[in-house]
Amino acid sequence: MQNPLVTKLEQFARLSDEDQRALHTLTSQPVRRYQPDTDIVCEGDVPQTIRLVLSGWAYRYKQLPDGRRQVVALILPGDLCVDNVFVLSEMDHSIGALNDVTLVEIPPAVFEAVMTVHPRVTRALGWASLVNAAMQREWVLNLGRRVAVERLTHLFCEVFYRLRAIGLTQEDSCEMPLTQTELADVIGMTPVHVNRVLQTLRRQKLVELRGRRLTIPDLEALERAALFTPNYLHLGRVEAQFDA
Amino acid sequence: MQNPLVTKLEQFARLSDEDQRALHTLTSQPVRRYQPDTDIVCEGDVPQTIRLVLSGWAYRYKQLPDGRRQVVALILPGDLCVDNVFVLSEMDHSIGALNDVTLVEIPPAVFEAVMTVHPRVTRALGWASLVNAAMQREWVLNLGRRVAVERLTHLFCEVFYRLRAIGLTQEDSCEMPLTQTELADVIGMTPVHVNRVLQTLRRQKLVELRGRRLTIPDLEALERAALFTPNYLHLGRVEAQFDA
DNA sequence: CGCATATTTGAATTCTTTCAATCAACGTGG
DNA sequence: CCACGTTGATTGAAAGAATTCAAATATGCG
Repeated sequence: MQNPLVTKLEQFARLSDEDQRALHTLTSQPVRRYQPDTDIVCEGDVPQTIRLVLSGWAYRYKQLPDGRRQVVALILPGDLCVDNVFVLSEMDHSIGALNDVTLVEIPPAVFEAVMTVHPRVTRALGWASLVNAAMQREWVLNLGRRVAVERLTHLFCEVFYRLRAIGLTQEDSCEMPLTQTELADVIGMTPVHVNRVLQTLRRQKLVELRGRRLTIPDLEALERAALFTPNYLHLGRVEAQFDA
Repeated sequence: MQNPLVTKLEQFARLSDEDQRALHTLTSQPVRRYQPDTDIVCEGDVPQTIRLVLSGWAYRYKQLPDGRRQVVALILPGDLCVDNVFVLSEMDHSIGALNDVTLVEIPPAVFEAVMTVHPRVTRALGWASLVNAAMQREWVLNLGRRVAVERLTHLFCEVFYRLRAIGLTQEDSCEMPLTQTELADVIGMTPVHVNRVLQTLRRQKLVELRGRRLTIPDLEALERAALFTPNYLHLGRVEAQFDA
């Protein structure tokens, strides 16, 4: 499998061979593995290294004192899961592994070194963090104004687009390791209701979901149901003036 | 009134006189004024200058094709409302003025110049954007897992803390220019329900809200009702090692 | 004073949750 | 290879939270 970070960043800037080699330097830092349902970072921690997910899915989440829990972001291969080390701040949320996660720990100095020598990489990383912010805003819209069916279908669309951008989809399907309970924590609903919504989606042939695999027979139909517009993902925007 | 940007950033790093002078350079760029209910930037625009709010409140919002509308962030004095000019991307949301807004337009070059010469300013700005991301995540939790009363009280707590950090509160009150309809668009509810929740809050003496002014007789009680913890705002974290 | 905007009220409806139980799938040990 | 235990998915009925729609009151501004 190709380096997911390189694949992702090539969406945002055309990277030279040297840029790519530099990124490979990053991803050849010490590797760590996490089991499903394991915390990678906990609220209150002050992480000292940047962490980049190479494979597997992780998620940021926050919890209320009485146990209510909300996933605030999904972290897919090629995503940074800790990038605030430059300000050495206390984590205000936790990060957990959804399935088997492999990540590399990158010392800030190594990271900065790559950025100063490779401006295109820096720019591409800037794009990536801009897209993260945009996704966060879209989630606010999702939770605040979309109804249950739209919420769930929107999530499926977003995940499919993101995975496709890093080459992790098949024609009309992709991995979907979340249980219904976990899906519920992502879209702010109860597991029971997720189940019911899923059934109507299946009946309408909008999605199939079996054995941790999501199949989307008609992506456009799903997008319509979700009121999904991919503009906020800012994909495929490689600018000519940024050529390597 | 003191420069709100300076006040805000001093939360994050101790700024030298020179740093502060540099910030004043930024805020003495050309000023623009906007009327209430006016758009400052629209979805699809590609803004060319950074914009910093000096006075008044603005808000980021997204809309669904059928008109449903969600505020995704409140922009208060001292906040940047456009900071993606370095990647020259299309806006994926709009920004509107809630009341009379004064902002300055800062050319990216001027901005970068200040940052290269004043590392403490750069670091403080990094903090500020980290806090923005944290607030965005907290809003996701708010919309996804808090019930109506908690949502509204949480918003009030957050706004009060933010305003206090820039010196814009009185003892137990602050400005609150949002109509009930606008509040509804912030917390993902209907105006009618906002009204009803407000009435119970008034009855419980948790808040008073009259004439665009919010009074909080007992902040701790309000925080309890909201399940509010200010940790995510990362306020008052000036680190000794960053002294000027 | 009077219009326009904002707030308040009521009743009915809809969506989602809650609670409890059942069913299915899967991996393990006997 | 099958019983068993665990986790995840599904179902039903009832309760609850929030929305909808429509109308009535307030409030503020020119």
